[in-house]
Amino acid sequence: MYEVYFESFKNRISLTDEEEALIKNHLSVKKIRKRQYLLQEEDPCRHIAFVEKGMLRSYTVDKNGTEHILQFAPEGWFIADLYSFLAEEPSSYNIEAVEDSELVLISRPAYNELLKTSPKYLEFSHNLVTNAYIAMQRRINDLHERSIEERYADFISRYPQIINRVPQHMIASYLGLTPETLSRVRRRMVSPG
Amino acid sequence: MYEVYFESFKNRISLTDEEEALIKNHLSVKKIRKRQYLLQEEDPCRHIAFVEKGMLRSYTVDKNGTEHILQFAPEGWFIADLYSFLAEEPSSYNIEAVEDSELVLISRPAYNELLKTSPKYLEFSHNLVTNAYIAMQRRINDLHERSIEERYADFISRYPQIINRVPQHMIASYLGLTPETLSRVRRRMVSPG
DNA sequence: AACATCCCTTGATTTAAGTCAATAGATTTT
DNA sequence: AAAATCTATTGACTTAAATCAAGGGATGTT
Repeated sequence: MYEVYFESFKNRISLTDEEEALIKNHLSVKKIRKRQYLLQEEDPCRHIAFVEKGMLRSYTVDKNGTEHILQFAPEGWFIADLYSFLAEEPSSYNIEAVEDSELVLISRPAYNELLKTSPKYLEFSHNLVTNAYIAMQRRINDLHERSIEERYADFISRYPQIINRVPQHMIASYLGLTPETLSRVRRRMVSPG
Repeated sequence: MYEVYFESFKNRISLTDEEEALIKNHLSVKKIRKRQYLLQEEDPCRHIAFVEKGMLRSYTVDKNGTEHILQFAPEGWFIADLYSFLAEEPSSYNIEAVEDSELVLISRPAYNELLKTSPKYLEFSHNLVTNAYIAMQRRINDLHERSIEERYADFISRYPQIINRVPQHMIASYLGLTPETLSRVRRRMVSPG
């Protein structure tokens, strides 16, 4: 427990043992089974989750009942509805385990306290969210200007650790396609012509 | 100069006069004419710009020569290619003034120094980028699950200060549509039937 | 004032992706 | 082992948006 979390932390920001102990005091641990919810739409998001092991996904369900996946979070990634977490509003999406998973959680009170008391944690959080912002912006640009072939090829090369662990229709949903369309795109790609 | 910047700052984080003076020392000011570039693709992004007055936009140009607008930044907003700024890599998009504008700039050395020396600035930056991240995530979800009518209606209600200041084809580009399609969507919306 | 450029709209047509439906292979559950 | 559910593929068809093309109104420039 906490191994992956602090490895990821120290890769960005150095930590003394005291600092690490302080931070660890504000965290907790949770195991979660495949298909189990960490967060359901309309519930307030009470934790930011870091994935030590396994994989989670966040998604919305539109009025037709179709799911739209916002994010996959494999080992070493964070996942939460940050808006709900910070504003204490009902969440607008669901977070669910795609595999049996082990999580490191931080609650909002612990988060706020750490931001105040631990400059290193503030730095770490700043670093994380900046990277997440950059990734999101790139994704919007991809949605705007790249063909679905390109987007799928990119996904494969960027996230090889995800592609073989989730069903294909979830990749389609992440990319904003129907499963049928992704299936046809794949056929077009293997036998070009 | 700096009025809008520090108003925005103090709305989030309190500042003593000394803290404000320290931060101001790390900033500079720039005026820029309509259609002038602040940043061109392939150049490294050397500043984060805060818009005091006027409006900027960031966009990419695809292989067909079509522009795709990533962001509008009217008064009170920030704009930069953060990836390029932080990684010192060539920028992958352009930033240009949509109107004559006044900017407050921070360079990367000044930014890094302020993050180290001014806890308030780190807090401010953390706050800003967190909000920007939340907004980006919402936008991806909109691209996935909402119709173009809804997206356009949303844009109007969310950004009334932008809608009447930029040509319609730029709104189309921001929303990921052709100008023709947006024109037809508008017609459908005014006379429903 | 004349010219050029930019901007928006509209029509006709093409194209890409979605929808609906069926099937078959995997995997999970009982 | 059988039943049920989930998953991926494929075909036929529909639909929504892009593309191509033209025209007219604004706006800006010399």
